[in-house]
Amino acid sequence: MNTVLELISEKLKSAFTACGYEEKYGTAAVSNRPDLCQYQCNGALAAAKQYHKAPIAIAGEIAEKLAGDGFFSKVEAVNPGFLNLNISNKALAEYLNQMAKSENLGFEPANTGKTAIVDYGGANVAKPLHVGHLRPAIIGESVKRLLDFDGYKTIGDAHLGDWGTPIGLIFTEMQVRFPDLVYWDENYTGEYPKDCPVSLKELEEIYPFASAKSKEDEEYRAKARQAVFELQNGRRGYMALWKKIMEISKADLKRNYDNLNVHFELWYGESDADPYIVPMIEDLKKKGIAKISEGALVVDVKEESDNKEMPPCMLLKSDGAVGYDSTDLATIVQRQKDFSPSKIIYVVDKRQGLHFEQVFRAARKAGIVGDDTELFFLGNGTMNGKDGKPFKTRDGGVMRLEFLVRDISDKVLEKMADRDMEEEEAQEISRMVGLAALKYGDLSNQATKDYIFDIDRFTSFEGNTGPYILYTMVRIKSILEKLASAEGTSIDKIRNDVTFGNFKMGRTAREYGASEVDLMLSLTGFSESIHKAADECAPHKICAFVYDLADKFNSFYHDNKIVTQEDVNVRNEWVCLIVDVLTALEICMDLLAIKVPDRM
RNA sequence: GCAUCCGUAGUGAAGUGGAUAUCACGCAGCCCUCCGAAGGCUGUAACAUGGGUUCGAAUCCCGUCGGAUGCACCA
Repeated sequence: MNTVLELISEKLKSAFTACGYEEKYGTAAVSNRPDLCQYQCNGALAAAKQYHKAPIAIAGEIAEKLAGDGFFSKVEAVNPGFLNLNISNKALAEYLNQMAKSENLGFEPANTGKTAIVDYGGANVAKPLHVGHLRPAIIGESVKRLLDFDGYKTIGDAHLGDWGTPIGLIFTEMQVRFPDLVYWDENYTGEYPKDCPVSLKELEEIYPFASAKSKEDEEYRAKARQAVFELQNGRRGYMALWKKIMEISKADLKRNYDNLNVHFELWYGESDADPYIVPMIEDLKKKGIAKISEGALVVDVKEESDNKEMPPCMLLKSDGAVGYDSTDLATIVQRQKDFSPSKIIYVVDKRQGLHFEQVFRAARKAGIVGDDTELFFLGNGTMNGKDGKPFKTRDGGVMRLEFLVRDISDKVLEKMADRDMEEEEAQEISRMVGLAALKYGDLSNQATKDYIFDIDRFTSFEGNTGPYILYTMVRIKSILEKLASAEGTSIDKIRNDVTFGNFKMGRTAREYGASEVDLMLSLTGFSESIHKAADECAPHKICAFVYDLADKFNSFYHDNKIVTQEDVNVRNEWVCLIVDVLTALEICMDLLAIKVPDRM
């Protein structure tokens, strides 16, 4: 189903063509002066130069051409050459009726048949999720859902950090603390124990301890490097222990991501790319792309046009070990082989921008990806505290993600104290609302920008926040519930009546109120907003749409008494409208991976 | 030192060449005998700075001043 803008643009294009101008000037946009008109076209301004005519003269011709079209209720040429357009209530109502009976309110996926991989985990084994993982997780999940909705076959990959130095550090420290474990014995050939020798809790203490120690102890650091080297070369005991640690870590990470409503199709890690590294390096050597520099094997990725320094992409470090350049490169090899995606999106901290640019360039240079695969780095900014610096706990440590979620849920629960609700239900709802506050607060900012996390503002429930959106939705449900019980029917039945056209808009001849028209117009922007957000991987555009729609609904709600409206035809028109508003909000909140309660 | 990104009301954010720069918080007020006041309405205040390109610049280019980040063997 065409969007309203497309419909208007079509009409404009044929008008421009009919008047002897290029059709490219006939593009409609939502008005940025809602007090003057609903839609506008600035094509006459742009065309003026080419045709040596005053813009207002061109706009006048177009306006005259469109004047008889019943689709519009107003067509005006305004100085210096704007075309101001309003669409008629009839056309608007018809359009909304079309939306109501179409699947997904008439949204048409634009990318069916293509595959996209979204890499947005990046959590490390043996380390709990912390606030730094929040943004990639929720932005990535939303981007994935957006692309999926827009037709892509999508694959989310957790891409765990399971293969590098941290593991070496953990092994080294474990060797100090538990020297008797069979895993260290190179001569051991028997079965290894079923259970992991350390608990997750211990691991979470061991890693930071070892990491700190390695920074001042050269010998310790060397030991860790050696351990990584041996693990990567398949030392039996190390492999067995590594697997055990992986198991308990993954289970914990999965639980944490599940709690955030973030789900991955693949739980691959850096280790899964390992088998591809050696053949890849051989291939690059053969092609003459890899060369030795300062003892390391690298791919030079400088380009003529660079005016910045561009360090080479490092395949092998000078000690022969594999670094994360080659891991990420080999991961691309693997993904090409398994999925041949048309798009790979990396939702990773923006500070890794240079690294990924190196990897992308190397991948292109080596022919690992062709022109039909887009590599896209969606670098996310950091979540900062009120001081503008990366968010910390009160004592300056890194805050665990589950504690952050707990804090925000508790805050919500406090505010729900005056709600008449069972304790258990209140708990559950406060969690949903808290998560919505957190996610919406994050997603409503541009992904690439840093933002300030302010728990009081996010949970304030006023203005452009997650809870405000949820509140609006709950309100609509509540109205539908009232209507349903008054007529002895159910919400589902009412929604079906709308979908199957038993209720329709535009049946009554009446003047629509201003807030009603505003709400209708806002709703027509549904498909447009989602396409834009998907194309640009920009969930904040969904938030902007959702807020606008919720805001318009609340104004409409304030002006009109729906339940007590006596004219049944008018009431049914309104029911149509709010059912579709609810549907649009539900779809959008799902695209943001935010769950919505039935009441709050 | 070099490079990249960023600078919009007191605060936090939209706005990638078009009209009077949008929204939220805050602040000052107003609106519940009426479908959920976690709501609605009114007011307040901003494009860092200096040039340039353009009929037209918050937006594109250059300089200056601020801020964040990154500059091969940790990922």
